[in-house]
Amino acid sequence: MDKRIGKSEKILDAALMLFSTRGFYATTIPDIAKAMGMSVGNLYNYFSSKEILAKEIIKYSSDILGAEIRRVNEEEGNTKEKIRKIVALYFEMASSKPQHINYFLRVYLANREVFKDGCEGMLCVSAFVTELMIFFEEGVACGELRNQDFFSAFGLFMGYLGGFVFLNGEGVLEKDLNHYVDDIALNIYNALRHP
Amino acid sequence: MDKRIGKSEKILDAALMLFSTRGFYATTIPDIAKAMGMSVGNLYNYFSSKEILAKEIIKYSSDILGAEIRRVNEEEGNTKEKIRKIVALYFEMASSKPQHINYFLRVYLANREVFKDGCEGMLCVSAFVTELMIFFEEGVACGELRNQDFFSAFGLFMGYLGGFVFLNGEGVLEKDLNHYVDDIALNIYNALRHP
Amino acid sequence: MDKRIGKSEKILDAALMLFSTRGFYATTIPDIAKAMGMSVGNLYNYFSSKEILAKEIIKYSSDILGAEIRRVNEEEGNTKEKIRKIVALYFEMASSKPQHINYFLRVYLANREVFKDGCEGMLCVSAFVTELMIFFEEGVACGELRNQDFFSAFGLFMGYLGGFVFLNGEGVLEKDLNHYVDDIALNIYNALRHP
Amino acid sequence: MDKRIGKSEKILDAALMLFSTRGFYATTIPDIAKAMGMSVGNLYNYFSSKEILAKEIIKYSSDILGAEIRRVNEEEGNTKEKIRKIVALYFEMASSKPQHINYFLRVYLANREVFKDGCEGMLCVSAFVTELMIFFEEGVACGELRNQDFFSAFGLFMGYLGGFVFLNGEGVLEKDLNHYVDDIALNIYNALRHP
DNA sequence: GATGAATGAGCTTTCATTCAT
DNA sequence: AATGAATGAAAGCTCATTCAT
Repeated sequence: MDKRIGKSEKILDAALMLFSTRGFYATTIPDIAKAMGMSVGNLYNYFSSKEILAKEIIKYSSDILGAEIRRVNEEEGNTKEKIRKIVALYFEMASSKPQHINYFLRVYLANREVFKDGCEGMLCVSAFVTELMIFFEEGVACGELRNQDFFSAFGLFMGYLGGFVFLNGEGVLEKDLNHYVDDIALNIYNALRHP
Repeated sequence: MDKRIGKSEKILDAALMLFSTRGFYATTIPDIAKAMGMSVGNLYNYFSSKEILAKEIIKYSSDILGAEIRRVNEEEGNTKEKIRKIVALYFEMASSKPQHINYFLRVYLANREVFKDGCEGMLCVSAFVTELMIFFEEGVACGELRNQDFFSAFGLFMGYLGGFVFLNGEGVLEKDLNHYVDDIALNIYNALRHP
Repeated sequence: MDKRIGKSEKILDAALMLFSTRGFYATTIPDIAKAMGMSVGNLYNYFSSKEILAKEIIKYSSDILGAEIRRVNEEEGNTKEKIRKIVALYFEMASSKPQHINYFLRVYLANREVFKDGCEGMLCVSAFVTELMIFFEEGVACGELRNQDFFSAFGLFMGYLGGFVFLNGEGVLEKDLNHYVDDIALNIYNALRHP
Repeated sequence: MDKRIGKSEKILDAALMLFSTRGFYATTIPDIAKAMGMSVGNLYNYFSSKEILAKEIIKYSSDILGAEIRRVNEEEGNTKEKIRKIVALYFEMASSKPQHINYFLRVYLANREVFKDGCEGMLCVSAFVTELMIFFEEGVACGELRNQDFFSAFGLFMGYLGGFVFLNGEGVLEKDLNHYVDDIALNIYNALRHP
């Protein structure tokens, strides 16, 4: 119905794709407009600056990743199995929709100056962080995970997975990402589990 | 005597400082020149392009970080203690000389297009990676660490620590970095140790 | 209606004027933009580099000069008269629209590095060369001109006329260019005619 | 004895070589200094600016070319033969020492702004022009050449030969320069001879 | 005379943003 | 809403020239 919503999302998708592959500064607004067959001027009717567009994208990707984690959270299963599912999910995303994770790594994590105003703390990625927090607290509640500072656990999860996707992108891994799921899930479980 | 050596290093330091705080694209060559009281033209006598400067910096920082790890490798002690030392060292660096680690996270990891030619694979950070490889292999050799793919372990180490320093930079951690050393070192040890 | 066509041509004219009087390297893009009341950035919307602009100009001037020669080719008259007409035409151009001939002499002929890619051989001046080739071959066909290598004749024609315009520009000629038309046309005719 | 003379000439030679192949603006002073193993600063002890160097070179080349023509002038023979010798000499120079003729065509003829002050008229090439003037006047005096304005004849000679060398450089000639000597000498003789 | 590090103005080119249509 | 020509500040980089040694 509301055409603006449809068009805004198309802009987010196109910009996400370009930012995540070329980087924030190497992508121009005309690039984005051309990639989706829209005029530069009209793009500015939807997002009033390149920075605002970048901030909307990180929320957009965070929502999508968060929704995926939520699906795991809502499934049955013990924490060990859920860790494996999250790792598998993350790597699956890195293969099938790499733009979201790459945006995280290459744009959000890297160009702090862009996100300085409006994305303080983890504000713009809260959808994603919240789901991992829920996962972690349930794991602690049911006694499977050691009770520790959430960010000690979150940093492990995200740093490990993000770092690994980076290594994969660098071409230093011998095998496909999926091959490492079990190893990594085990490492994470060992790190976080109740002794 | 040889002034060029001294000056090159001063440029590396000044550029490293600016790149690591403002990002690669938000730092201009005139910024760097001004920061060290040098003319733009003369800076180009030492580094013939901004990209080349960026590549030299990553080698420079990798060497410095690698040398620190080597000192731990050469000390006595079991692997569990060494993990703790490496984590402490990393966080100490993140506090006292954050430019090296931030450059890693914000410039090297993020702006892949800059390092595409000449830093393939882990070429420009090999000094650092090599030391961690030595650490890991010694841990495996003496039976303390599980024998697994090196990059599975490396990704854990570096992703975890890097991610944590990022979280710290975002101001989401309640306490000082040093406070988390034990937790994180334990998590890593649990993840990697021989069962 | 189509403003782009009009504007492109205006740029060609303005740049041609400046390049031909000041030379390629002594003319800057801001000079050209200012001369026509246009912004630097917008000029790049029409010609994506200074070199490309220079190459388009030589084609543009070659077309204009070629069209003039064609008019002579299409007129009635014997070859001797046509030679005189071409010399007169050339000198008239050198007086009324000197930019075309000066561009030829000062930019195209001189700055070979600029035209290296894309103007190999006589590619960018073919409109002009072709008309002279037609003139020459018709002269041979009707028995008035000696049958010799085309470029031996072309070099005479163009070198002579170009050199003479250069001398005129240097201020070493005592009289107006037009004064020399008969002498020069006769010299050329004598040089090329069938014995 | 006087070392300055020796060094000055070496600079002229090195600069001539570079200017004539790369053009005036594409050749830098450091290029010249490096080409002859001299320091930039010292080069400025001999020639106080790039423009002055360029002006000295055109005199230098003009002297050398003039001396060659003088040798022909001083030989025995009729004018027709001398024309042939001059053409042959010019093409021989274009093959064996192309720097002089190319400097003429690519630097002197092209970058008028450089020679504006100090080389007015044909001041800096007078050695060369003078010899051709002697040749021409002797040809007239002995009745072989038509008495016409000197520059009408000079323009023919120089424009023709220069234009032909240019065409040769462009690679549009099918055969070696020497192949065209007879044709061209005949053309010139026909153009200038007494009817 | 000889060196070459140092200067800084000025070049070409880019691109976020605006605005008349 | 939609267009894309237009703007102009600012970037990376060059190079003639100087000057302390």
